Amino acid sequence: MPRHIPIVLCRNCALYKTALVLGLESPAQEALHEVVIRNHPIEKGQPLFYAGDPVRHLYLVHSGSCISYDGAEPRQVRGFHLPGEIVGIEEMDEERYNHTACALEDGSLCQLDVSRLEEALEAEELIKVQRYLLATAAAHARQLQKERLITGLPNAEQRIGAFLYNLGQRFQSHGFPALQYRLPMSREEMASYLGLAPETVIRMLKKLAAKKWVRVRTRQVEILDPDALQALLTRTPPNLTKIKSAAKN
Amino acid sequence: MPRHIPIVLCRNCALYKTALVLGLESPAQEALHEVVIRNHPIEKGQPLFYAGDPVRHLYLVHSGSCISYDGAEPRQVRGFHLPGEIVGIEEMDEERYNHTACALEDGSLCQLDVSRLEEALEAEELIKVQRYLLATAAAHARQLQKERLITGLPNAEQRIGAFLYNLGQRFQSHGFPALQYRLPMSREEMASYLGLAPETVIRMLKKLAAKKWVRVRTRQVEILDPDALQALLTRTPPNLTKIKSAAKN
DNA sequence: CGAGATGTTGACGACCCTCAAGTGCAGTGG
DNA sequence: CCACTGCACTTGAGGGTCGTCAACATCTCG
Repeated sequence: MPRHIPIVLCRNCALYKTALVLGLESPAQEALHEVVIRNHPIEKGQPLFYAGDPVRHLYLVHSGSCISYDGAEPRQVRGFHLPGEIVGIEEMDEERYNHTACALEDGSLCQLDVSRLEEALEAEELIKVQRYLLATAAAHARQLQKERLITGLPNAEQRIGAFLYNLGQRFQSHGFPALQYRLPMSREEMASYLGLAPETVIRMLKKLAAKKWVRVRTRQVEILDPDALQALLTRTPPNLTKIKSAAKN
Repeated sequence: MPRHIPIVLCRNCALYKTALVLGLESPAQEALHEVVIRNHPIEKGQPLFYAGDPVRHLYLVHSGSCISYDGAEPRQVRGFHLPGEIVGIEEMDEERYNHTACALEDGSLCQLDVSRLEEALEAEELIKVQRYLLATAAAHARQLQKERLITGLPNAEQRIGAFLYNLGQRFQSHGFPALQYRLPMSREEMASYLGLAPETVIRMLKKLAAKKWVRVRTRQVEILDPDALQALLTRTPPNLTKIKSAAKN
């Protein structure tokens, strides 16, 4: 019995917005269809692209979710992509991917043709698209920054808790409930992502549940005390050396 | 006795390139001076900006280096900025910083006025600048991705080794030797960044030195076996589940 | 040269990884 | 519909890694 299956409405779809901007500039609406492929279905486990493949499209997750692995082999998990998020935007200006992405569950994607986009930019037509892409890339960098911070927390409980909280925030930013969602990934994938053993992930989930901060039933997550989870991001007392309080001239 | 003091030549300076593009479009060369402040000196420990400050400038590290802390208090280290790197690019489209940056050592910065940049973009003048900013933001995201991977390595030796290797790569990409450099940060700052105890950092440095992979004398680093360090990024044998080898229709 | 910060070392204990066994869930075929 | 099978998930025991604390060494800067 599927409860919440997150699906991004097209009016909330980042690529669709871009496509609209693109489309509005061109004489006919049909141009839109040339640039964006909407609702491209994808099955669980199927690859979007492999490391080494040429960069052809931006992919927006419409429903379902994706995982990306560092390099060609699925050794270490590089990141997760939730509905509403764009896969591969940081590779936009590169020739080839240096990672591999595939679907974690059945779902659908929107594709935007990168070379088309490049042409549009060459033609100096679409300042809006440029600004949009820049803002999206910057936002992506901010999310990565958060992920690095989470991954760098000193103990496993903090990492897991902050990870769950961050996932909720990401769901929320695309219109889904922040405090109740279904984990798209396995314990093993979470573990690989965070640099932990799968057993540790399980034990920490249990520990957080024992504190009544979350409720977890296999993949279903309910966040009971978001503030407590967020507080895990702040390390305990030990401060570093103070910033010199000199006023610049 | 200062050995290598990394200084970015202005022709290698990312902001200067941007400024040149900007300058060329304007009637007089003086416009350049309005947008970019070059060689702004900064003392060790002095802040570039605090969390909550309005975003006014992009800062490029010309010489010396910077550190950034999450939030207002210097609790956890968010990242380091080496000569040739830009501080705050992922905040470019935000109102205010949500982190604090300050100088790790005496040095100098180039500043680029963000509002001026915005005006230039509004005027649809400077496609080149846009493309440059987009490429820079994407490259920054790729670097953050690497940092997340390093930070998420399962044991301390891997994290320290990969961190040293990555620092070398970053130096190299701005024209400095990759295998011989001076650490701009303390052990404690490294530790905070990687989620470790300072003592562990010291012990792992010693361990890497015992393997003849690096030589470390306080802050002076010499990388003896870069391949071995790079290999630390790859986790040991345990692979994850295979990617479904189904061909997309 | 002295004082304070930074770096280093050792002992001990907590945390987390490893290994191995067992449980539950989902998809498949009888 | 239900047993079967495979995989994900869970649990426990034991050992290695890393954090903590305290003492000491070294470096830096005035």
